[in-house]
Amino acid sequence: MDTDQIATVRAFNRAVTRRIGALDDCYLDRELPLPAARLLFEIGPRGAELRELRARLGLDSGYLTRLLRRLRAAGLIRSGRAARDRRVRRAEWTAAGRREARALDRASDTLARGVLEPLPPASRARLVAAMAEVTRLLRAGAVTVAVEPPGPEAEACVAAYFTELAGRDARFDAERIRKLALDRLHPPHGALVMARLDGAPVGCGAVSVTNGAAEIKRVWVHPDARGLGVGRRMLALLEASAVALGAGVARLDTNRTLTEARALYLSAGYREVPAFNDEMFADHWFEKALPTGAG
Amino acid sequence: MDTDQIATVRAFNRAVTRRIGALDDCYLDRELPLPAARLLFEIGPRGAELRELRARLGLDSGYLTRLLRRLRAAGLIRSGRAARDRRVRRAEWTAAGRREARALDRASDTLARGVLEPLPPASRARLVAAMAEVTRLLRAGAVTVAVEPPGPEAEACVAAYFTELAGRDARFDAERIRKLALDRLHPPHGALVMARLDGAPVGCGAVSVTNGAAEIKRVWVHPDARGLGVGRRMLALLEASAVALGAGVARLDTNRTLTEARALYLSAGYREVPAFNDEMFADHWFEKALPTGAG
DNA sequence: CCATATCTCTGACTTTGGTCAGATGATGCG
DNA sequence: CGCATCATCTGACCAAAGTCAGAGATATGG
Repeated sequence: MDTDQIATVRAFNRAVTRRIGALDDCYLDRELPLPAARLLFEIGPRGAELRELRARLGLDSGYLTRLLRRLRAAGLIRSGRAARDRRVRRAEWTAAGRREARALDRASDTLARGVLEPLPPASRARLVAAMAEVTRLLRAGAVTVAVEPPGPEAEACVAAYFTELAGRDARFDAERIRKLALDRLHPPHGALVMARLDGAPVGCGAVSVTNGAAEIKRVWVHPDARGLGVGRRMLALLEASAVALGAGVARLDTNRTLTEARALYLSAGYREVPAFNDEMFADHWFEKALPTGAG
Repeated sequence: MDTDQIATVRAFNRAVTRRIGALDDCYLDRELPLPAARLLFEIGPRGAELRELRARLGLDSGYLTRLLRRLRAAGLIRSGRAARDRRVRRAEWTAAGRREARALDRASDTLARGVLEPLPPASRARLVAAMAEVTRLLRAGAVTVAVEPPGPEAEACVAAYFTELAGRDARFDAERIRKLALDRLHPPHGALVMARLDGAPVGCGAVSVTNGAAEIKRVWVHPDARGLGVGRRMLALLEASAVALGAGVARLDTNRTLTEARALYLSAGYREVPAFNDEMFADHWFEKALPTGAG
């Protein structure tokens, strides 16, 4: 990483805080102070539980209570206890709260428009495209990849994977695929890897080791997070986990419609081999020797 | 401007304040509070007058004094009266102040590096390129174009123009070009237009009207601000000024090496005509009928 | 030299944003 | 039931950031 790149990032930071920083200050023009406005926004049209708000915004619990009291006094929200656990409270917009949130939303739109307005249409399109790219790549940098115990979020990822496969390959039927037993996703038999962005899952992958051979399955990346190296990072972690579990070789199969995945496997050092299983919707089989745990 | 574009700008804003906003918070880790750190930075290696600092940072004069007192107490700056006017004070870094500023600088670099670090090199290059584009276009949107009385900054622009011409066309010699008399840049004979970004000049252009014919000259845009429509905006304002001064036709000549300028003139409705003057380094002559002042 | 304007400094004050320790009330486990 | 735990609430407290009115020093025009 050279100093030019660093300088570009810093120039970017300066330019953005100068021109776009005002987008946040728009809240200042209204009667709500900024953290209260952000909170109102975060509550959203469907309401939210306080513990979640606290986590998302990183607020002190006392501070949060105070902010909410203010919003309640202004008639913008009402709060009550959550149905499932009467210790936790939920906050919800009132009609006035909905109006206020919409007004803040419009103010934000106006300021965003002000950024584009002075530019001729061609530059405007270029700016929007560049902003989208920056947004995407900044998010990519914030994706974390880690081994996790299986849970409902992992199941949701796998379900999304199957839905996508069904959309690409008309033969596919999630009911007829070999199930992965839950205990194969825990040590010493295997591991589950999740990719997350700000806590929300954006990818998954599983590895299961049998007699020194690791089988990698269910590797999927959310469409919004593709092309950012998330798949490669998950694959690397799956292989490392396999090594840690004593595997000397990694195998995987894939559907012919998943061309991006095939390219990833090839570039990660896998070579195509004859079918090593009878997975119903597999069209290609790959294998790669893993480094030994000691090396 | 469609809603997709607005949404992209807003998503960008959110992503950036989340990931890059931390760049400013880096000051929080140090012992200096944020405004004091910014102030220290703004004083710069050559020192600065308080009135200028106040204007640049938009600070209350009392507040500024307090911040400076703090910096002085910490041994980071010293201050004295300005030579030219003993009412105004100057602030300057001490050796310790220089060290502190460098440390802040390094902290900023580290955080900028942290933005790029998690990305693979290809994505990193894409991010840097997109950031540069965003920076450039945001700046473009902040460029102002206005008629101004001539001054030293306009002269500096013209000098830069001549330097550039000399670099492109070996024949060129600034000494042998027709001079523009100063009174031709004021009403009722003409006008000077300047383009500025945050107060600093990034372009100039002059128009001088004789017997109902406007001659447009010295149209130049700083290399960093090209391709952003600044030239077009200046040209439009020059034509409007010409109309206001009673011109019915605009004429201009240009050097053959300035191909971008020629494209601009053609797309702005000018057509090439035979030479109407004997300007030594002109190769092309253009003309355009101007709308009447009444219409 | 006077009146007026300009620039800086000072002290009093306010708002904002935030932390912390402990009280209160609901839940779940044995 | 008794107790530990959890989520929230409350009040006390704090620093940072900023505003304001006015005092004091210096310049400038007449």
